[in-house]
Amino acid sequence: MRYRAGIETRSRILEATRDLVAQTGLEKTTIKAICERAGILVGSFYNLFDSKEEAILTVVADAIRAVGPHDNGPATLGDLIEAYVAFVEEQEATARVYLMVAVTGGLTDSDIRARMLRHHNRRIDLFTEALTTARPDLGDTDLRQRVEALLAALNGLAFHRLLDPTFDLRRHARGLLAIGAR
Amino acid sequence: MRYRAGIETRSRILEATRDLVAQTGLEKTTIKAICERAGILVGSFYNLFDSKEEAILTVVADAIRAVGPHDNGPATLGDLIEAYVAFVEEQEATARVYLMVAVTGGLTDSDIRARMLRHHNRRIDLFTEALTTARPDLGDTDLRQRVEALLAALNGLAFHRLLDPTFDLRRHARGLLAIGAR
DNA sequence: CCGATCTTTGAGTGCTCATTCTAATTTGAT
DNA sequence: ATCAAATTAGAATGAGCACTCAAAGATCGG
Repeated sequence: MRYRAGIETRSRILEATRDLVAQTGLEKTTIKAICERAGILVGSFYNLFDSKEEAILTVVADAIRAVGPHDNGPATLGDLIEAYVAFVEEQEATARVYLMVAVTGGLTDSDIRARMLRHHNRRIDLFTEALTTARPDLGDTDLRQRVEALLAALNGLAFHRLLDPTFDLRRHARGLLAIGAR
Repeated sequence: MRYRAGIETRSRILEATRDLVAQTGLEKTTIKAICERAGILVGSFYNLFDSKEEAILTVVADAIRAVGPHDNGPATLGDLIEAYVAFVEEQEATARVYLMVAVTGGLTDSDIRARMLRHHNRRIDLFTEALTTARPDLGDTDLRQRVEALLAALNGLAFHRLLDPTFDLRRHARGLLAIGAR
C-alpha cells in the first residue's frame, strides 16, 4: 500500500467496517457487506487486510483510542465527564462501537478483551487522579471503587443515549458527579 | 412433546442455550454447540423446536421474565433495587443474557427489540410509581427522567459486576438511590 | 512514456451453518 | 403384550461464509 488509491481504499474499508459494526454488531458484519458499502470487491479487501478480524480489530482499536482525552494536562472530574459526553454526541458510530465492546465484546474475543482491559485501567487511573485532587480526604481503595462505579454508570447512561436520541446525556452525566464528589 | 423424555430434553436444550448465549453471545451460539452441550443430536432439537431462533427467543423471554419482581405489591425504590441486585448475584447466566439483550440485542433482532422495549416501559412505570411516593413534590416528566437515568446506571453497574466478580454491586446500587431521591 | 510495483477484478475453494428427511427406537396407555 | 404416537438418530442438502489466486489494469518515479 504505497499509492494514493490504496490508502483511500483502506480508509473507505475502515469507515464501512465501523458503520456496519455500529449498525449490526461485531459478529454479523460480513466481508461481503463491508465491500459493498466501500464500493470494492473482495480481492481488494484482501490486498489491504490479512483477514476480516484485522479490519475489525483496527476499527475497535481506533474507537478505544477515540474516547480520549487527547491532551495529557491535568483535568478535573467535570472536564473528563464533559469530554466523554462530547465524544458520544459528536462521534455516534465510533461511540457505538466503543460501547458495544466495552460492554460485551470483551466477553468473546480475547484480543479485544485484553485491549479493552488495558484501556479501562488507564481510564480508572485518569479519573482517580482527578478525583484525588477534589477529595484528598478519601483513601485510595475508596477512591478507586467510586471511580469504578462512576464509569460503569457513565457507560450505562451513554448506551441509553444511543438508544434514545432525546435522552439528555449531559445533564444526567453531570448528575453522576455526585457519586464521586459527595 | 407429551412423554417425559421429550420434556426433559426440552429443558436440557434451553439450559444449554442459555449457558452458551451467556458465554459466547447471541450470534455465536450454534445448533451444533447447543446439541453437544445438551447431549443430543440435531434431529432431536428440531423435534422440539422449529428453529434456532425459537430456542434463543425462549431463553431471552425467560431471562426478561426472570428480572421480576414477581409479587405485585407496592414496593419502595430500595426494594426494587435490592431485588435487581439479588437477581444479578443469584442467577448469573440468566442475568448475563438479560444484560446482553438489554444493551445490544435490541439493536439487531426486531422481535427481541420489541420485547425488550415493552419490558423496559413496564419497568420504568414500576420504578416511577415507587419514586412518586418517595418524592411527591416532583413533576411527572422529571420523575421519569430520573428513573431512566437510574435504570441505565443500574444496568451499567450490573454489567461491571459480571465482568468483575469482586465488584460490590449492592453497595454501589444503593449509592445510586441518591440520583432519584436527592 | 517506460516498466516495476501496486491495485483491482471476480470466479473459485472449502468449510460451517441451519434445516430436512427417513428410518429406527422408545414410550406408556390400554 | 400391543401398538400408535413420540422421540431419537444421523446422513444429506443447500446457502452463506471467509478467504485464495491468476490475470488485467492503474500508478508514478525515472
